[in-house]
Amino acid sequence: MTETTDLPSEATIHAWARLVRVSQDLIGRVEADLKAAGHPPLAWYDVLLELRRAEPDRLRPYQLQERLLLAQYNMSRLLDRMAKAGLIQRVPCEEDGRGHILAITEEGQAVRRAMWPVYAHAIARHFGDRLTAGEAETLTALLTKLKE
Amino acid sequence: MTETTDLPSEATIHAWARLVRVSQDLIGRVEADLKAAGHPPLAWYDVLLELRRAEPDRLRPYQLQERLLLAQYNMSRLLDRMAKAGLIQRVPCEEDGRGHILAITEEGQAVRRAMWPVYAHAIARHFGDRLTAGEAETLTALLTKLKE
DNA sequence: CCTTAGTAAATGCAGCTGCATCTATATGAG
DNA sequence: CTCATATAGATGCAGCTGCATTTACTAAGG
Repeated sequence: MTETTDLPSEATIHAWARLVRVSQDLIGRVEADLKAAGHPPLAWYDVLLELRRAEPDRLRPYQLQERLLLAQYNMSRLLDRMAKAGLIQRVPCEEDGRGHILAITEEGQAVRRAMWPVYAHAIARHFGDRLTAGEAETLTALLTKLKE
Repeated sequence: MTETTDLPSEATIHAWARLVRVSQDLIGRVEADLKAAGHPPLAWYDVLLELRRAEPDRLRPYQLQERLLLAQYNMSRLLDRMAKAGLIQRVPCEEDGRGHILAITEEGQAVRRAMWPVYAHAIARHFGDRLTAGEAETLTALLTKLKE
């Protein structure tokens, strides 16, 4: 029986360690900027944006899960909170009695629009301003390779 | 009054979105591999490794916080759990009556050694195998620029 | 000394996440 | 039609995280 535990190279280990630390640090900084401006967390923005992008079609919770890579129970509760906050609505689904269709409310639209300038500025400040345009593209390409 | 809300470019926004999604996805996969092998979470490994690296010197909780970018209360509780599991010990600090010095136990060493092959293989499988050596270095360089 | 300010670490509480399970509906085989 | 299986989504419970505050000690100025 052959051991196929291909261990990672030093270069790989360094890259991995950097990826973990830097991405968590940057996400934390951006989240902090949103919070400091009185806005909800990033995940809420992601939901609002996906729902907006899907228009005029509407999404169901499981579609949102797939797109945002969130666990089912996690999405269920996130939608609970957003519904309680009045940003979305769950409408019973005609074709499938088990499910719902998600709709952004006017207030949800307003929150999304209000969040974007803060989010955009945070992305620029903590991330974009530290890379040239070419570097950003290189990074995107590398991360895309990692996406499988 | 001049608006200086330098908005991020399209390339920057794409890179940011990829970074957030891909890093969270990869970390999740690696964590899942550790858990599937019956090991503790990544953060535990980070602590054990930092303590090991510091030898023969020993670290105090606040030094670990700085190195691992964890919040103070978060570190305090992580150390609680690890102490309860018998992997580390908190020894009262001679020079500073407020603090403690952290020591890995034999079992902590054993756990760290047992975790590494699983962790290494997960890094290779989900991350390293998808990049050439040159790409890993390029990625490290880009992430280093983001580190400020 | 004593007082004041600062730092190391712990903790109560509320909200979030993971896991397992549960409910309700859909779908497909016989 | 009926039963088995699969899928959409919710939920109880335990553990983790964030926030604010507390406890214990150090340090520095009068």
